[in-house]
Amino acid sequence: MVVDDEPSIRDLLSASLRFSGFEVLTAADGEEAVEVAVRTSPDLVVLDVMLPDLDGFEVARRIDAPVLFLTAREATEDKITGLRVGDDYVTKPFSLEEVQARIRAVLRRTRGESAPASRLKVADLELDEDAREVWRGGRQVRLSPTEFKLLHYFMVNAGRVLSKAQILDHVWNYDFGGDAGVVESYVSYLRRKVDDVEPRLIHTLRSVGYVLREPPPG
Amino acid sequence: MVVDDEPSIRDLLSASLRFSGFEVLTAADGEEAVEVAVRTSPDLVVLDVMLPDLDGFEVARRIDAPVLFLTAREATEDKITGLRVGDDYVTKPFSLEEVQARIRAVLRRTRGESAPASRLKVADLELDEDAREVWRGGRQVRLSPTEFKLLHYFMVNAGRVLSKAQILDHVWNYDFGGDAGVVESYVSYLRRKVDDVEPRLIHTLRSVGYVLREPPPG
DNA sequence: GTGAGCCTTCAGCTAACCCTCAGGCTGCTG
DNA sequence: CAGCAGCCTGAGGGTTAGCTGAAGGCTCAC
Repeated sequence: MVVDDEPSIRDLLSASLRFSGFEVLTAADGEEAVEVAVRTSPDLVVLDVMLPDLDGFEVARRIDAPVLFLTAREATEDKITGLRVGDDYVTKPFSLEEVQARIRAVLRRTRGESAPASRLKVADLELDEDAREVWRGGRQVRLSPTEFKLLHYFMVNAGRVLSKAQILDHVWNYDFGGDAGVVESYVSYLRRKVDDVEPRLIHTLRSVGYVLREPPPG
Repeated sequence: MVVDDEPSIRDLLSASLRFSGFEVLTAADGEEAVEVAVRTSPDLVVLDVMLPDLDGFEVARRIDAPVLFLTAREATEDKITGLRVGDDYVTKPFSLEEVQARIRAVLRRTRGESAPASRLKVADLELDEDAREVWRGGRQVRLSPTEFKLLHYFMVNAGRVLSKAQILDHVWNYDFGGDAGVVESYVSYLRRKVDDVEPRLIHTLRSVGYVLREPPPG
């Protein structure tokens, strides 16, 4: 369930989550959020802290589901004290990668023991979401936050061609004003750090995009 | 079992304990507490001294389980005279680390001989919960109370990445109003005292958090 | 009262990180 | 084969997160 009074944010999130296979309900204010949450018992609520009527923390108190808070970065980061165990928060402006990663982490935690090992693997490239570790051919690699998010996006979509615009929309904050040149830079960084051995996994499709894929056998 | 008339405290504790693997029942007043305790025979009761109906000590007298009392700091310590052998108390506002540590200590005592050695170990770093002692590479290290709680939290969650917000929520009192800067200070203190030799165990993940972990072989 | 240890804040510094840009390379296409 | 658009990557500047030394206030024991 997604709760935010700005339609653009609401749509951005709900579309992105639906595309990833989630069933999504939305609400535009606190009253509606509580009403819908009580009626439908969502697995998780993405909740803006600043709502026109109720405070986000107040809403959280009234519903019985883990919450991922959305909060402005300016709103002194430390004021996030309403967090119950299992909750988490993301600061605006966020990237979709960020939000989805947090959502999956919260769900994994609340679902308890049935937590699947959060490990992605393509050929001899491995990524552990929890530990934030990346391995190529058995050797650990250190990545910066953006590099990590980008590689994660590639690995979740392994075998699928991703345009630079798509990458920008998912990995960078939604208010990013620059051009797609950054993507090229970061792909370059990634190649140097995790794709400097055979077989090459990150491939360029000129004027189309990039794809991370294991070369066919033979 | 958790007994407190304030829902926020009740939820905070029960969520935290459930997350740690305990089965938790709750009660909001003395009558309910006695009723539930008699019916279910909990292993331990976390019990607020100030309840709307019965006095906490009165409740304790009527149930047959060790008790961890919650009491206001103002309530001059001599008021805690109702303690039976095996009981213990924590003053409000508490930290979750504090409460969990006391709970485990009480359970260990009441369970008798089957008491597991309360000793945590990561690489050549060791921490004894009972003795409140810490060793690094065979040499004992003196830690302040907060340093000890922080290190304990790190060691219980060895290998897991902890955000500063998470650390603040668990190690500091729930009413702490300051910002996450303290965490940085204390990590710095800990590093100086217990992580000044190779291999380094406390690692910073920029803009994500910290993790205590043994470096991988090789 | 006094001092020691402890907790917290703060500010200066450093290193890491993010982004831009430009020059050069690649591989299409005419 | 020439030209061009797209892509790669090294260099550099601005920014930020985190580290740590210093200082103030607090509590508690003596």
